[in-house]
Amino acid sequence: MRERLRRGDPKFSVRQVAVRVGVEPAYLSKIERDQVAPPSEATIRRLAEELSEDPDVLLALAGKVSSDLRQIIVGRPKLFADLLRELRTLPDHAIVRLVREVRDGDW
Amino acid sequence: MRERLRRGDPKFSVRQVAVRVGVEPAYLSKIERDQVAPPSEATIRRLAEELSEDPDVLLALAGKVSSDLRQIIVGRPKLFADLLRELRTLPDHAIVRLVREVRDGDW
DNA sequence: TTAGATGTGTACTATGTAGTACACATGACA
DNA sequence: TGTCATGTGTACTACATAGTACACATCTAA
Repeated sequence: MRERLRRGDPKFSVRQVAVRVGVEPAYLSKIERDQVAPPSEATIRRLAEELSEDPDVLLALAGKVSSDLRQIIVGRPKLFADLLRELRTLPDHAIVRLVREVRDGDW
Repeated sequence: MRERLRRGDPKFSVRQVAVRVGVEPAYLSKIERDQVAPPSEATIRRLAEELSEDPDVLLALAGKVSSDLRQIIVGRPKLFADLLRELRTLPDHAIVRLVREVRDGDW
């Protein structure tokens, strides 16, 4: 992602992004090449901001789930566990439709 | 939870449960009194099994989310992030209804 | 009244997480 | 052609996680 931005703007070198995100350039370099474990949620969020990417997507690339989502589930574990396992096999469009209907207040 | 079972059956002493679950009795004692951080997901699952409790509920008491649920979200982060944030404020019965309708194939 | 089981305090440890610090070869470019 | 920025290798570190090991006072049932 960074390299794609880089082609249009030298502000997106490993070094400069690292400085803006607040980590060592060598560390960011290793993250990009999967030479280290994924960074913390906080660092991933700053990186997402810097690269204009969706934080939930970047967190997912690291195998993590946003802490606010975790809190939602932990608050009503049975309900959300059932729901997620039920939705696991549904196609994307069905879930999108579900979100839309809930948002439109048909519930 | 263990103490409730204990009243009806001495097999549920700290020591005996600890042995069956595969941890040190002193450690289980500290877990019960929140003197240590919550145990690992694997240990929580063995504990839930032993106490006949819902693993998702025990995990939630530890502030954790089952790894299979994490994988479901990580697989389609945008979709499930949107959905969960949308459902966050809905009452229990609405979510239960949703699960039922999805299960009954109305989708 | 004593032998065994019980709950818990203290001390320790191995592994994982989340990085920093510095050095170095390479490449661009003025 | 020398200077400066770039990407990356190596070495190190602080703190968290997930426990173990043993000792001890207490309680209890025969």
